[in-house]
Amino acid sequence: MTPLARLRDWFAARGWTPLPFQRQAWRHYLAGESGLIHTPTGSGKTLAAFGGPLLEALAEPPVPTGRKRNPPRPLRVLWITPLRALASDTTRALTDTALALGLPWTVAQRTGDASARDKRLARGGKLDVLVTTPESLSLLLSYPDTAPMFAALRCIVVDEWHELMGSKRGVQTQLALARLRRWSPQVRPWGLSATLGNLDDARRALLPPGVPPQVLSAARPRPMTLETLLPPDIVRFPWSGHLGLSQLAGVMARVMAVRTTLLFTNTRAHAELWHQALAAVWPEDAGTLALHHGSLDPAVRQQAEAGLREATLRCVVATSSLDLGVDFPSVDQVIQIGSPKGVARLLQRAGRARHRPGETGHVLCVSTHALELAEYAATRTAIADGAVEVRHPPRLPLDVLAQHCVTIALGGGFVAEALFDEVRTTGAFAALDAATWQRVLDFVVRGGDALEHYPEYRRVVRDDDGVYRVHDRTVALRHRLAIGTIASDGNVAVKFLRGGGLGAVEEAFVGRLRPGDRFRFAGRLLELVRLQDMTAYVRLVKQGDGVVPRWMGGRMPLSTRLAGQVCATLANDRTSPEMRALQPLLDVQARLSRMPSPDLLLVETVRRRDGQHVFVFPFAGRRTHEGLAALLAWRLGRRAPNTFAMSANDLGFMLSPQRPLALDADTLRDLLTPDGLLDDLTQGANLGELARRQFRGIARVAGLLPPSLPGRAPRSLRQLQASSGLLFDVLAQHDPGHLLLALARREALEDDLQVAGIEEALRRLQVQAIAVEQPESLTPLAFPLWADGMRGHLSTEDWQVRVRRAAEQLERRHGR
DNA sequence: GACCTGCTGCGGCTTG
Repeated sequence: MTPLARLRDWFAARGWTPLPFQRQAWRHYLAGESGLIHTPTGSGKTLAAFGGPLLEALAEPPVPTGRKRNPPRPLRVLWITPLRALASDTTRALTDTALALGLPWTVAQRTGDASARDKRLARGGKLDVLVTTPESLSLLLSYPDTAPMFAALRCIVVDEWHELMGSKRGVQTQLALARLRRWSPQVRPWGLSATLGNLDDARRALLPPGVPPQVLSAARPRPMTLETLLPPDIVRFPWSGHLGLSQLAGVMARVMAVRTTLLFTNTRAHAELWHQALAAVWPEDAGTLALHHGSLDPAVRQQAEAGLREATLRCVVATSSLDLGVDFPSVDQVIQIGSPKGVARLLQRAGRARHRPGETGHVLCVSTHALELAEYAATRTAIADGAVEVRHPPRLPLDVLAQHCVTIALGGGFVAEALFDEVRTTGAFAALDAATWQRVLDFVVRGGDALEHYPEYRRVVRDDDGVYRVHDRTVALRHRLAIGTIASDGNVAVKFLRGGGLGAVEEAFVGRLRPGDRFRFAGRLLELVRLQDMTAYVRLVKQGDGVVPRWMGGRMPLSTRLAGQVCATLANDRTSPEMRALQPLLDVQARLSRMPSPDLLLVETVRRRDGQHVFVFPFAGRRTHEGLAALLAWRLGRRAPNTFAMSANDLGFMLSPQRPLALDADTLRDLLTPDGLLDDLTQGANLGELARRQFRGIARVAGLLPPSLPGRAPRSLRQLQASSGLLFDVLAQHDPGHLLLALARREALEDDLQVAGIEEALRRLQVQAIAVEQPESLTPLAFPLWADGMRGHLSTEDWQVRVRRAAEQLERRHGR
């Protein structure tokens, strides 16, 4: 029987037939080609990538058995995943598949939580397939005995490449792949990705230049429907807010209508609050409701995951921590609370439900304030148009390159010219020039000009034979402790007195609590007993109330694509259920002011007792609006001295000048010119401070900050900030041209401020008409911005009172 | 009783 016939038989035994894209992938692999496969999750991409190596092995003559029981053999397949949980799952699946086809393969997993057996196997070279993460792969590269093990590697699969490609983890992966290509030139890398707006970039970042690689896709995307839970009384529905508990009754009815629900919120605090609210009205055994987010202890999370897999849970409230990972076929329904933020993100979440062949994906969206309805309508349109967001692969992140150089110096050493050529085969460092490369080498060898007197920064030595190596054992240990690009510091572990961890909260949050104070965390009411060594010891409390921690995480702006679509939806969509429900509110907007549209920039200036407020609605996403607000304030202040309060959301921004000003369309167009953008932004947005903040992560990746030692109390955030701030100042003073300072400034400009987005928005504003309206009171579009702005100045109580009063006033005035 | 913005991800430790 031919290998292909055997593989087909294996499919047939499961009631499947190979899909066209799977057969294509096998064919290209066997022809010696590389490629990128993009499909919705759960559509058989694992087998598309694994089938090639299987067929290849089946075609080989059988290994004579009986002599040596476990002869050393070369590794065939390296499988890289971004998640440990996926690594275990994949290891199981690959083992079973190989076994069922009669291939006596050893498949092992090499991740931080891998068993001792697997770690031994991975170092010992008696494996056929190795499943690992980018970090663990880098660690392998730091050991000199790894190279022989990879010498005959044939296939590399990078799973969930869309998750990795936009981050420094992706760059770390690119560098490792370049090394593996050098060791085994015959290797064929394959990437697996969800749908992306820029597949070509994804391919270029992953696959070597030269041979044109294959880009394959599953023929049919999984159909998906988006439904909105319309508020029963739109007239009474809040104009601002983010939590949405007013919809609790409706959500509860939907949760009870099916067997299992995944309820997504956008933040960890909201997950805790929704869990608490559902628990208060939960009619069943409390054990059938669970909570899942990134600050919970792994054991607590695994419990929820197991409950989903075994279908013993009715509902799990989760954040993005459940976006990715092991599939849960038993989930019947996905609910999204609040803004979807992006098309890719909502598709990913919706895909978690009814994850069974042939079934349509579905998501129920629950709005937390009125205008979110427009976001849902816009998202539905964007999904239909296939307008999925792009992810930009980082370019020239020299901190990652410096780390990689030390890793390779540890793992047997390198010759400078050869490594230079090697790293330039990656997408991230294709544009690396010789001078910069020399400075990176200089940095790892002597720390550069400012740090050369500190021995701990002299990590790599150029030996007499011209090879760069690490000789110092302390440097080696410290480096292996610090491998990776993810920085997460300053968290306080939450533990019961008798052991048993619940998770982690931020230092600043526990810092405000005194022993005896109560707070809600991990779905429980807790009392702080004492705080010691970055650990908060707690005990369970039965009754009462407590504050919910807030974590300062990412700020999740609406994707630019979606923000633009929201504007078009507001202007044109009169038929979707969401927009029909929103109509009364839009009528108020049109009566008080006017509706924005893609061709028209709407500006509103309002005088209230609390002063003048200027609202601008470019619909460019929150991050861009923050930059635009800073820019406009800076330029206005230059014309006439003034002080501004600012706030921004996904639809627009607000400036509240201390001295009232008069604005007309022409003045605004002048002020919103792209000319001189960089200079004005540098001063207006205080780029120096942003770069200083950005520097902490860079310093960690580049190996300038001492790693915290396992088993010891982690360093506090203050300590870390102090040492990275000190380094920043030392470099700025003694070595102002240092490559890591330049990187910090560039990242602050590109990632923090998103200067490209600002520039694009400004260019668009130049050709848009500008309408300056002077409504007599806050409009529905302006209200959330005003409410947000107030919150910065006032205590929560004052803020609530003011918001309520303002809302009542509006109701009276517009007869809502 | 109403009100709460701020995501995710990995790794090191060992020589009985």
